[in-house]
Amino acid sequence: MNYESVMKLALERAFYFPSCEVYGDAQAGFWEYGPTGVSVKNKFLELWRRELVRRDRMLEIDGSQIMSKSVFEASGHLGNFADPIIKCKKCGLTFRADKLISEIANVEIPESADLEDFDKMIQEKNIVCTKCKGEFDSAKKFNMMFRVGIGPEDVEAYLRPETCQSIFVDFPRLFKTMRGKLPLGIAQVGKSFRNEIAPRQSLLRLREFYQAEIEVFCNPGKLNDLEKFSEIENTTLRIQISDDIQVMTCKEAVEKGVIPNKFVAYYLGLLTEFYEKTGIDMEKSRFRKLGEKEKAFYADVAFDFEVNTTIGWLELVACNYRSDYDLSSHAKKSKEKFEVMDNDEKVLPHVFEISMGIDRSLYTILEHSLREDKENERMVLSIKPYLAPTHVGVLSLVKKDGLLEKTDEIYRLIRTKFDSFLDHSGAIGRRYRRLDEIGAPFAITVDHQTKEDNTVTIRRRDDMAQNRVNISELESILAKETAYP
RNA sequence: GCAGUCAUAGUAUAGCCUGGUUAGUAUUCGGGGUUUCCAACCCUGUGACGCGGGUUCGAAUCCCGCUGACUGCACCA
Repeated sequence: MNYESVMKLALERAFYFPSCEVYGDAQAGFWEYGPTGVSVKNKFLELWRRELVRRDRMLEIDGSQIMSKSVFEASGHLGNFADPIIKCKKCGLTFRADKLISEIANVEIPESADLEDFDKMIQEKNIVCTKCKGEFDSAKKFNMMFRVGIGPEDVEAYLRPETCQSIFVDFPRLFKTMRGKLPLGIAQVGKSFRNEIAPRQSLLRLREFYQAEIEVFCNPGKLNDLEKFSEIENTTLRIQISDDIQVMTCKEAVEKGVIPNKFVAYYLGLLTEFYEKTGIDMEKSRFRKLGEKEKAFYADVAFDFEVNTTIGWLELVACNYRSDYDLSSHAKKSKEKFEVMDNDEKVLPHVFEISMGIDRSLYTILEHSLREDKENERMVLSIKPYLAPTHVGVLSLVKKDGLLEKTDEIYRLIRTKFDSFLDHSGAIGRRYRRLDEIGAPFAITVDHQTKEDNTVTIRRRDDMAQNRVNISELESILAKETAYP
């Protein structure tokens, strides 16, 4: 299905919609999840916890969204994350100062230079606006981080631009108190904030967005010494290095040198197994190895997990080998010790990061799951039952003859165990269609026969087939059918 | 941030050019009836001109500003 149809579904069925929409000054890049969206998000995260966090015995934390200035001085975000910009006094057009100077005067000034250096060069070389020949105002820093002022003194702090910094700064305590052993994964789900210049396409480029990040701390000397590699060595990966996508197992990828070591391959394998279970069409996915220029400023080796959608390839996960960039920066700035013991060896761990964009993942799941069933004139969200916002609809065929009461009784029986939706009103076909659209995999219908033999029909969303079961079997059937894989 | 296009019920749209009755239609949604296993039908009801200003006797309609959406460019640690 395409972006337009997903958007329509999202608005009509409250998966997600614009934030503050009743006010005229609502800003771009902020979206809310409605009840259906929240339900899918929660289930997606539960799957993530099962397939990554618990499977690999990672530790999950929940850190602050507002973090002190020092954190971002150490992380490099205050330097690298800010672009020097100049604005034309006459027409208001804004330029990247370093890029414009390099283009016009052919002088390279590093983007982290003092602002005066840019002003000086612009005066010296007499650089004017390329559009209207107007003069430039003095250079300013545009930082992608949202600054906040703490307390009456307005102390400088920032909304985190990525969740992982709390993982790094919490690492020493967690390693000690949780009896840590390398390799150790620490995970976190939460919001991050980036003041994007041009937010766009609803959930795909947000100013406030969810990340599920995992940082795996490891001994850099033991990247091929990983017993659990055998668990995923036969999992197939789709890897794009230059132009074409190559399909190979994790084992082959390491042997051929496509992936530098077993450690990285292991986590790409886990990630593949996870996404397969979300129902995303993996034939449309790839791990793209990033070139030198594309990589983040902290990354040694980087693979992006991307999925093809109707609006192009979307980056869902960034996998970066960050080496000891973060821990050594925080150690230096904070003067705390970040080295740990790995058996008899004292090491400053290296970090491999799996940084997942949740909002984009949810969009992709919706796009890949939504289909139009022309034969039966319906839109069906064929989402995996364990991710469905509603597991089961509970319907009365008719309201009279005591069927309504009987239906309510069944609803009460299962409502705390499954996400259930009770519906008595209108034609039965319409109620089935409504459930199809929000992806409810099952519908239970109470009819006249129910009163005679205590059986109901269960209708399946995908093929519309129905079979009759006893009410006493309902719970075990639904539990089995909606269970996580 | 730049350029172009656009903004009317939950959703999709008509009306705007050429200002003037109660803003039309489809669908959705609520209540009632009838039928009952796949969007049937009948009755009934709720629901909209993005925000702010200007022109005018009068603005959904014309003008200006803002905000947002879409597309392209730039950006995307």
